[in-house]
Amino acid sequence: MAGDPSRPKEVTSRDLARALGVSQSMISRAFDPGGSVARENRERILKAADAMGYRPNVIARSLSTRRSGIVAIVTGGMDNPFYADVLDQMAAALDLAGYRSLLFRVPPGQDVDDQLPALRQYNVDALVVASASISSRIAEEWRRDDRRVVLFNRTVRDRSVPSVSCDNEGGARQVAELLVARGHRRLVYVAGPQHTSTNREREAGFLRRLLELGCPLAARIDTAAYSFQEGYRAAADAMSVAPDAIFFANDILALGGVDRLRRELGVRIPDDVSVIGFDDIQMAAWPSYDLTTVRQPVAEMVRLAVEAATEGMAGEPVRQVPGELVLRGSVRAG
Amino acid sequence: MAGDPSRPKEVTSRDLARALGVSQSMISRAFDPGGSVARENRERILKAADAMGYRPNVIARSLSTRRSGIVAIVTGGMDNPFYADVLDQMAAALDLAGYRSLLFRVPPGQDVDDQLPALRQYNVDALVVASASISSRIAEEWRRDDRRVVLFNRTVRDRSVPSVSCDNEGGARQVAELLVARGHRRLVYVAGPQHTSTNREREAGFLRRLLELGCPLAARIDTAAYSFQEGYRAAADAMSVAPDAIFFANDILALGGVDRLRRELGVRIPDDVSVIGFDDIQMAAWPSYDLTTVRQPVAEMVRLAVEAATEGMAGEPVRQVPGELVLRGSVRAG
DNA sequence: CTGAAAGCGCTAACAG
DNA sequence: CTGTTAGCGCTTTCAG
Repeated sequence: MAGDPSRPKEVTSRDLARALGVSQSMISRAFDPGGSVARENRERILKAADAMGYRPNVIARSLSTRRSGIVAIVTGGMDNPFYADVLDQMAAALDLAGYRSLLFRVPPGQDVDDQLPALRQYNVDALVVASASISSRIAEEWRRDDRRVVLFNRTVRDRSVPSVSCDNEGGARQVAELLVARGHRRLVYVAGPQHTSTNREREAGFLRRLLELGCPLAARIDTAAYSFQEGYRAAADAMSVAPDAIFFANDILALGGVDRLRRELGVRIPDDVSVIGFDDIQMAAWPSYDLTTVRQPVAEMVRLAVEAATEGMAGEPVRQVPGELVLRGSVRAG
Repeated sequence: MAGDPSRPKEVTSRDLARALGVSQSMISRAFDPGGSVARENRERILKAADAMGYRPNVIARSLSTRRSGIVAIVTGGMDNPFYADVLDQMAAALDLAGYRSLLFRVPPGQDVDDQLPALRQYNVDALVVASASISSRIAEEWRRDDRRVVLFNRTVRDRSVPSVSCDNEGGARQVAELLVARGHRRLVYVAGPQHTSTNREREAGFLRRLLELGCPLAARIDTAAYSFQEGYRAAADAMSVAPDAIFFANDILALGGVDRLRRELGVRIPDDVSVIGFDDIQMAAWPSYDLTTVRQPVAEMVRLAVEAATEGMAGEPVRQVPGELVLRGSVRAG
């Protein structure tokens, strides 16, 4: 025998059926929006359910339907405030769509693939991969099993894997234009980690547009992570080529850079050097930084991702939304 | 008939049993650490399971055991970076303990109580309530159902509800001592929202110690939320009494305050006014702020909370860990 | 539109 | 230690 009889008994569909003198399957159908049940019977059932405190047991349902109403959000950690914000909004949006969010945290550097089978067991309906990598083989496997997979803010070569991200390349091009228009000529790019698609795209956009404008890059600095510390570290290297502007691959790098420049290197921003970031996290707007940046329209991106995760995506699976240049005080007037 | 035959069939315990010529229940027992199965049989089963790709189905297990291996983390949103950090560490710790984390986000201001029944359905094993309020009635109900409930960083009058938090009162007392020792005499307290236990405790500790030291508070400013904006707003009010030190109820308030003081009010920190916060979030250490604060030992707190959520808490259910004063540049040398 | 019946995959008495 | 036998609570054919 299963279950623990000492625990308070929940009302089951069978109890309800008995109380109403109908079959148990009718109860089930009454809770299925498309189930064929006489209108009056459905009403009677729903009313009685409410009165008796009956709620369909999602676990039992999940066992037979192989769905769970749960979406797993796969993330690599919340060190970057951008992802805290994304997670927050994503959870809210999923909740609104009637889904629960399972947080699946992948230790930095580790691959998701090995751990995904563990999730399969939970009959998770969809996967939103927000800050980690997943092979298109695994993605395909999930989709064959009729479970949606959406990449958030990252893309993969295989364009059949649905993804929603910001137009990183376009955003970076705008940065190049702004800096050149404001008269900067010695530009430095502080890159994010090489293996991230965000960095690849931002770097490509920035460099290409710069080339088109006939203004070659003065230097390119590498970093090992999107972090304040790495930005702080990179800033000193960046200064070695006497730049008049630095574009950091994202905001958290830029903030670290700004602090190093101002506090330690005696550089005035924007008088000596202009600085630009990418993301528009909360802190970029803080008066101490007042950072010019490219805003990722998180709300819109989350909306699209949730839609793709819960209803499937119509049309082109690879979705990009434009970023918006936010002008603040860290770039000189020109 | 249930299930969708078009989907790839998973290997079940029955398949495995048949393949091995043993009973299905033996398979089940083989996966139960305490199940009585001959050593050699267990080995044979585990090996075959591995080979055939069998994994016990957690949903089916959950249906009969009424447990799920899932812990729900209830939070009110990630606006305060402190909670992003907590969430991150909590998810990591739960993962290590073999649990999954369900993120349950309660819209600010809303009560958890009404939405909790929805969670019951998922056979969630425990609740960690991190930034929201829960009535002790509901908490008691869950515990009667043998599901653990832990309050994180908040306490409730009823001391039977397990909680782990920082010694807010003690931390605030240290702040009072430091400020007075460094010669400050016109002190202002910028309070957090009245309804939070963190504010109540920090305020009480600060005020009491100040009284003991014979240095009354010059003013107390109210805020509506633990946010940068509210700190920014409150800073101006605080200055109206010409203070020589301001203690903000937490870091994010303090950071907002610092920016207002410096950028708009022309106040030099710490020359004109000393500033102290509470939490020690990442940003407090950023050179632009260099904020003196009381560090909450998040890792330790998370460890205790996870322990309480997964194994139950031994001894006193209300647990407090001491905070550590972190001296930085925002307080004058004395 | 309705009811009967057969599962979904696993756990847990119970007897041997 | 092992197999048999009931469930856990719901969904879904299939007849009527």
